Amino acid sequence: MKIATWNINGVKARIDTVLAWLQEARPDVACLQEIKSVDEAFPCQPFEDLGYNVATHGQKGFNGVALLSKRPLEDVRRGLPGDDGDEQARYIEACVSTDRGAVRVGCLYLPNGNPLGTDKFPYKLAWMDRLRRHAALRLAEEQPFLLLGDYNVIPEPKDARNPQDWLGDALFQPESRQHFRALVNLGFTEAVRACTDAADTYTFWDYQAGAWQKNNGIRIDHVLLSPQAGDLLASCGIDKHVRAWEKPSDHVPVWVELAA
DNA sequence: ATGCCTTTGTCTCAAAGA
Repeated sequence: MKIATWNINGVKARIDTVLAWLQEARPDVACLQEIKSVDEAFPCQPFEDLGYNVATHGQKGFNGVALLSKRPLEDVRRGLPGDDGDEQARYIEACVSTDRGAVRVGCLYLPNGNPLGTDKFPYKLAWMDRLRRHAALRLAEEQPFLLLGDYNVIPEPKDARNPQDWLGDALFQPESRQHFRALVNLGFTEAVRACTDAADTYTFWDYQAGAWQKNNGIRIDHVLLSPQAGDLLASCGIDKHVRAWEKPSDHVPVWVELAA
């Protein structure tokens, strides 16, 4: 089965682009971030017309995540555990049954954390602590589990075309990178790096200053696989060409193919 | 560089994004 993640930067503005990509890529499960829509306003029908079941966890104006699945979404859970006072819609998780067993999928939109020096950066790090604690519980279940989405973390210098440009940015702070490593080190396989160690492997190009034309990209959308999911990994890819489409998101889809 | 674009809602400006 093919499982993908994509920060679409607004479902209202991106609906035609997302539908075109779904018809081309045909993922079995798609994790969407930054839907920027409340649940009641999310356009479920066009996705259902393509054969997808839809579950959303949105809020007004910003953030918001969604799961699309050709097979039924079971045990849908909205919100990241660990802080009942957190109002930001950044996590949704569900189970999908396959002929070869169940796969659990966690779709996340990790806080950006900029600008440094505001409460946004400690919120990012606290959110990452919560994510790590939740992931540890899931790993203890010893089932195929994928944690994928927009992590807003550049893991290594090679994951940026111009790493020096990001030294003062929350995405590339040592604390952000350390928190990401701590999550992976619980026992996940980072899928893209399991498939390629190539530089110039990016998932985001800013709208500004001709970043796409200069290939001034960064790799911040990641797919983490539990050991049981990692054993099923067949291939992975980044749909870079989508960035050149009309009305693109600033992110592109990342996907894995599992033997499940 | 308080810049560069793009989206959304408060809507012709501000806020957020990365």
